[in-house]
Amino acid sequence: MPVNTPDEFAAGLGLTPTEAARRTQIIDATTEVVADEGYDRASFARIVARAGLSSTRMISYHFAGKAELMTATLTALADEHDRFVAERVPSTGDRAESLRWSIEAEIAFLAERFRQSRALTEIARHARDGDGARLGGALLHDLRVGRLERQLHQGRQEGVFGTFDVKVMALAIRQAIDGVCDRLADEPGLDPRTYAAELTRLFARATSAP
Amino acid sequence: MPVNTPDEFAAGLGLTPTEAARRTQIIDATTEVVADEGYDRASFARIVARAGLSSTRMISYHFAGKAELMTATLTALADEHDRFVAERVPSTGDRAESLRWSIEAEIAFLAERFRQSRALTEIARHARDGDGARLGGALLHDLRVGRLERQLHQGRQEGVFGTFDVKVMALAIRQAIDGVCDRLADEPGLDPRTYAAELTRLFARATSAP
Amino acid sequence: MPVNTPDEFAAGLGLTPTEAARRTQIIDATTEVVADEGYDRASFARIVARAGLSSTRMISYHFAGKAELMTATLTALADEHDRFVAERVPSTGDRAESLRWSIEAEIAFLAERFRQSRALTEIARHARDGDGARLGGALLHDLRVGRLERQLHQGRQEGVFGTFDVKVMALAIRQAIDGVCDRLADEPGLDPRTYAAELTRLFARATSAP
Amino acid sequence: MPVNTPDEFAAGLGLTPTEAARRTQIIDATTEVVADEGYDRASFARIVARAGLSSTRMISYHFAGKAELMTATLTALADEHDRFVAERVPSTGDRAESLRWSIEAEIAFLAERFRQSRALTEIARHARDGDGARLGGALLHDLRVGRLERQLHQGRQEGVFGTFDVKVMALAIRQAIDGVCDRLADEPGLDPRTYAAELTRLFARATSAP
DNA sequence: AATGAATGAGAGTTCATTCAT
DNA sequence: CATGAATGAACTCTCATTCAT
Repeated sequence: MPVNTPDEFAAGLGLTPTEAARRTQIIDATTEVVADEGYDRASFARIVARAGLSSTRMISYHFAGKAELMTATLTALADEHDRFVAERVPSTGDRAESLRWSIEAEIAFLAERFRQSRALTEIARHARDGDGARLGGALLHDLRVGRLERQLHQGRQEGVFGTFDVKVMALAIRQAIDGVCDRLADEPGLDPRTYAAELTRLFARATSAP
Repeated sequence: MPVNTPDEFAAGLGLTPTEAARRTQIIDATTEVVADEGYDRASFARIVARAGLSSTRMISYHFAGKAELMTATLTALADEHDRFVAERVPSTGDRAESLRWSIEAEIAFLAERFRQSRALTEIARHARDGDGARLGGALLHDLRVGRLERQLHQGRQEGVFGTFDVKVMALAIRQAIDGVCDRLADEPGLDPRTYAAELTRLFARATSAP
Repeated sequence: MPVNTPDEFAAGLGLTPTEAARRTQIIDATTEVVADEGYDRASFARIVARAGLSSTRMISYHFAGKAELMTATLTALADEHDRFVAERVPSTGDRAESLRWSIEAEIAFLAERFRQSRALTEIARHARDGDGARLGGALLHDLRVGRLERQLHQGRQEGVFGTFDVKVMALAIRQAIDGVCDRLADEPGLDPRTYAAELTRLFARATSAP
Repeated sequence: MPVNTPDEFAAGLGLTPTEAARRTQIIDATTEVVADEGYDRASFARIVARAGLSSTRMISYHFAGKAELMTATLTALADEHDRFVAERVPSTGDRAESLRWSIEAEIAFLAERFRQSRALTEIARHARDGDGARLGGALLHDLRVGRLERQLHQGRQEGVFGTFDVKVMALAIRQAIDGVCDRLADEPGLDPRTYAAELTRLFARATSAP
C-alpha cells in the first residue's frame, strides 16, 4: 500500500510544506527542552532559544497556544514511539511471545531515543490546559496503554495467558517502563538491558497461565 | 516507651509550638493545593488563600524558600504514609504474606488519604530547585521504594520468593501503585479494592517461587 | 569623513530604529532618576514613571536585566562625557596646557550637564551585579581615569611635567573632580568656576617641573 | 585629666552597660557587612546574621531605625578614625610637616583598618534617610574634611603654605585618600606605602609656598 | 509567511518595621 | 532587656499572548 510522503501528509492537514517544517522544528526543540530541563521550565523563551528562532512570536504564529504546542508534541512523540515499537513486534505468532517483544521494544525505545521517551512521559504527566484540567484524560490514557491492553486482551482470548484484569496489567507494564525511564534519568550509567530482561521475566510470570 | 508530644518533637527541632503549628498549617494547605490543582499551580498565592493566611509573606517567614516548603511537605507526607502502611503490615510472619499486606496498605492509603497520595507523587515527580535540578535524587528514590526493597530482600533470603532482581521488582510495585493513583485522579469513580486485589495477585505471581 | 547617523549606528549593533529610540528613552529616564534620587532608589518602577512608560515590563523587554540597564546607562554617559571633554581640549600644543583645559572641561561638564555627572559617579560607585560583585572593575577604572593617565604620561615624556606617579596623579585629579560633583549636589549654590580655577592651579603646581 | 571609662561614657548618654555593649556589637557587625558587601546589601537580615543575633528585632530595639543605625555606625567609625589619626600627628611643630604626617596617618588607617575605612566611605557616600535625603549634609562634610581644613587654615596663617583655597585643597586631599581606598578594594595587592609617598609629595608641592 | 513591539499578570523573594508579651 | 510573630510594600524577573504591520 502506498505511503504518504511527509508533504502529502501535511497537506492532508491543510498545512503547506513550509508550515509543516516549522512546526516540526518547533516540536523538536520543545522535545529537547522538556527532556533536558523538565516540563515546567519548557517556556516559549527556552524553546525558541533552543530552536534558534528569533522570537516567541514564531510559536504563537504556528500554534494556537501552549496547550496546542504540547498536544502536538505529545502526538508526534507518541507516533514516533508507536512506529518504533510496531517495527520491532511481529504481528504474527504467540501473544505471550509478542508481549516479551513489546517490553524489549519499549526498553529499546528508552535507550535509543531517550530524550523522546523523557519528553513523552513528562508531557503526559504534567500537561494541563489553562484552567488546570489535565490534557488528554481518557484519550491520553488510551494513547499510552491502549496498545498493551489490546495485546493482552487478544492473548487472553487465545488462552495463552492466565487470569487477570487486562486494564490493570497493562497499566502496571506501562508504569514499570516509565519508572525505568525515571531511573535512567536519575542515574545515566544504568544498563537498560538489565531492566529489559527483568521486566520481561516479571510480566511473563505475572501473565502466565497456571 | 514514652512518646514525644508534638510540642516536644517540635522543640527538638528548635521550633516553638506556634511556629510548628504554622508550619503544619502551611504544609497542609500546600498538600491540598498540590493535590487539587497540581504542582505547577501550587503558587504561594494559592497556598495562602487555601490556608486563610494574610499574605505570602507568611510562608517566606516560616520557610527559607519554595524548595524548602516542598521538601518539608514531601517529608511530612512520606512520614504519614510510612506510619499508615507500617500500622497495617504485621512485622511478623511470612514475607510473601507481608508483601500482600503492603500492597493492600498502599492502596488503602490511596483510598483513604487520596489528597496526600496525590500530593506525594506530584511533588516527588515535579519538585526541582531553582536551577532545575531534581530535589532528592537518590534520597528521594529510597524514600519511595526503600521499604519495598528491604521487604523483598528479606523474603528472598528466607526463600519464600522466586528469583528476581529486588530493585526492579520494588520499582515495578511502586510504579504500579502510583499508576493507580493517577487513574483514580482521572476517574474518581473507580473502586480501589479492585486494584488492590489485582495487584496483590499480579505481584504474588511475579514473586512466587517456581 | 562621513559620520554614521544614529540609525546607522544602532543598526550596526543589531538594533532597529524603534528599539534604539526606546533604549535611549529608558536610559535617559534612568539617568534622571539616578541623578535626582540616587542609585539605590532607581527602581524599575521609578524609571518607568519618569519615562512615562506603561509598565516595568518595557524595561525588561529592552534590557536583559538591571545590570545591563545600568551598564548601558553608564556607557552612554561615559560616551557623552568623553565627547564633551574632547571637544574642549585642543589635541595640539603643550601638555601642561592640555591638563588645564581638561580640568576646565571636566568642571564645565559638571556645571552644564550636572545630572549626567551625578548619574555617572553614582553608577560608577554603586553598580553591582546580582551577586554583589562590582560592575566594571578594572575596566570601569580605565573608563574614568584612562584619559587622564594617557595625557599625563605623554606630558611626562615630553618633559613638561615634574616627577610623579602617573596613576596616582590621575586618580587624585579624577577624585578631586568627583568631589566637586558631590559638593555641588549638597550645596547647589556653589560656583563651579571657583573650583575650576582652584583645581587648575592646584594640579598645575602638583605636576610642575621643579 | 581623667578619662571616662566606656561604661561611664555610655551612662552619660543614658545607656546601661548592657545596652552599650549590644549597640557596639551591632555597630561592629554593620561595619563588617558594609565593608564586605557594600552599603546597599547591608540589610538588617545580613547584619544580624553577621552579629549572630536571633532576629532583626534586636536592631529595631536598640536603634530607632536604619537611619539611626547608620548614623551611629558612621559616628563610631569617624571617632575611631579621628583618634587613630590624632595619635599619629604631632600637635606641635611645622604645619607643613603636620600635613605630611596627616596624609601618612590617613593611609595607615586605610591599610591597618581597611574594613573601617571602607565602611566609612561607603556610608558617607550612600546613606540617605527614608525620603531619599542624604544623611549628614554639611555636618557630614565637616566630619570628613573639617580636620584637614583647620590644619590647612592654620598653616596658611603661619605662612608655611602658598596661596590656595583651603576648602578646595582639603576636599582634594580627602578625595584622593578615599580614591586610594577604592583602589585597594578593587585590587587588594596594591601597596599602600606607595600611595602614601606619592600623595605626600603631591600635596606638599600643591601647598608649598612659591 | 513572518516579525517587531508591547503588555498585564503573576511569580518568589527581601525589605524595614510593628504589635504583642 | 529581649524575643516571637507577623506584616504590607516593594523589588526584579518571567510568563504566554496580542496588536500591529
